Amino acid sequence: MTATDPSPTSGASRPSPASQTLSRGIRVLEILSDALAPLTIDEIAVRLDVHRSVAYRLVRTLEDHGLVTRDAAGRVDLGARLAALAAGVAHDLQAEALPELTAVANELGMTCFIAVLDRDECVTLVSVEPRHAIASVAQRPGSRHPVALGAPGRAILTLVPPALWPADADAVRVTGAVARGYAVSHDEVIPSLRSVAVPLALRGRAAAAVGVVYLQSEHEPGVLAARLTQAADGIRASLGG
Amino acid sequence: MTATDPSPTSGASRPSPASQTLSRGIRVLEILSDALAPLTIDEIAVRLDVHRSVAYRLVRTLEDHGLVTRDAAGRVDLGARLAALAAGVAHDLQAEALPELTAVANELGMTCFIAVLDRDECVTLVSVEPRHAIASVAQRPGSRHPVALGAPGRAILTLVPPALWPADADAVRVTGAVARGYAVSHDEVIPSLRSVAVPLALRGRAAAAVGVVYLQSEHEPGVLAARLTQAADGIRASLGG
DNA sequence: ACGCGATGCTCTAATATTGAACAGATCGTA
DNA sequence: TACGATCTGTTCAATATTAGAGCATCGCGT
Repeated sequence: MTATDPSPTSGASRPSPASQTLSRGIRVLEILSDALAPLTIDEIAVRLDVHRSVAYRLVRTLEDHGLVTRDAAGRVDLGARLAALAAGVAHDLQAEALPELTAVANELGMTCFIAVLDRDECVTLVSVEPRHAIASVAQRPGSRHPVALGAPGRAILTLVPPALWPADADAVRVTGAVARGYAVSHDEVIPSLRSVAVPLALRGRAAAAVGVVYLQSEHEPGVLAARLTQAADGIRASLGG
Repeated sequence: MTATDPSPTSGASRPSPASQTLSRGIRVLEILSDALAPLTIDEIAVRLDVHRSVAYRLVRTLEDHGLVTRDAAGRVDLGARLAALAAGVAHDLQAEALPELTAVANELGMTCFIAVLDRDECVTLVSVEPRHAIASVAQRPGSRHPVALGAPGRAILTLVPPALWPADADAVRVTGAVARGYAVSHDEVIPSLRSVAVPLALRGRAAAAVGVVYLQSEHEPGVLAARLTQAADGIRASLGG
């Protein structure tokens, strides 16, 4: 082997009995997700820094499970079953939250969503868009950005001990969000977009937040936050958390 | 090893140089997706029919990549990053289709979605719900069912050579859909729900369909199909496929 | 208190994986 | 047309990786 794989993601140095083959297979998925276009096996092998036959076997295995597909030219792309797998992520939360999110989205005319903490990132899990969605492309399920940025990120951080806040977090603003019970943002993650979010703490689950994004509104942020808190309470009640 | 892993999914017997470790790791994800609640490592080991220490290492590796998370009690569940990975599935198709789907959903007041062929299943990739969504829970992204069932499934099959149709496909109805250019269903996948779908053929990509689901409508199916065809044409034009 | 069941980790034998080399297929160009 | 370049897909021996047993530890309920 040319070089042993470093800690896959960027993590600390744990005693980590990690499986090399599995790790490489997952990295294939990550590479494909980052790439805009389908990749050839050779390209995958290069980016993975492994021999082609290794990449070939990994791809074949992923294909067997439907996680990647291959077009007529042999190019590799992510498969639809990956989306099916992802539907199982916190699917009780998704199921219980959906009606609440829909209600908020329709009442306020804004995109309403749930984001959860994933290491140092904030990833959108479910989102519901209202009728006249302008910023449709934003806040789609699966989108992620550093948790230090934006209202939902700071709302999530209010659930995390300050000692664990990332270095680039604005401690003053997060502290303010803790006091107020909600967080606001403007022009942070997405240009000229505003957002309001409240924390959503669920028992035995990663820190989460429910929020809305909008261009402008006749409502004060506090009013939006009150509605969101109500939705969060409803979700929490449904899950008994 | 007690027994060599059989063909992972159920596939034909290919020369299959498959990676055992990667296959098992993926099966962990599948098991977690099927399970409603978080699982302990022991439970995973049993369902996987491997030694505990194997499951342990697999889980540890998946955790390193953020694909699974562990709560305080050590229970394993799917991680949010899986949702982020899935966002990359056909994400150019998702991006281009979203405005079209939104337009149709709002015009017709129905849930509008795109489904793609995945082996013998039909999986929903993106869906947009209208304002007064009643059957919100249905047709969420990631949901799947046999391709032989329902309007979107038959619409997809019109793009597939008859020789490849699954045994349980209703050849007469699919043939009818080919002639008409769209497929309809009622009470098939979801009780008392109707659906209309048209095929969406994209160059070098899996067969797909764009459709709507509804309880009842003042429009004839043909009218709905015409609107869907227009949307499909728009999507096809955007992707140059 | 005690046992039960879970996690976390170490160790060696066994084996699954690695990587090179080869055979075909396909495409574009001289 | 023939050539070269670039892929895919397969085989095989050497070895790095993994499999599985065993043990220490922690938390919890009877």
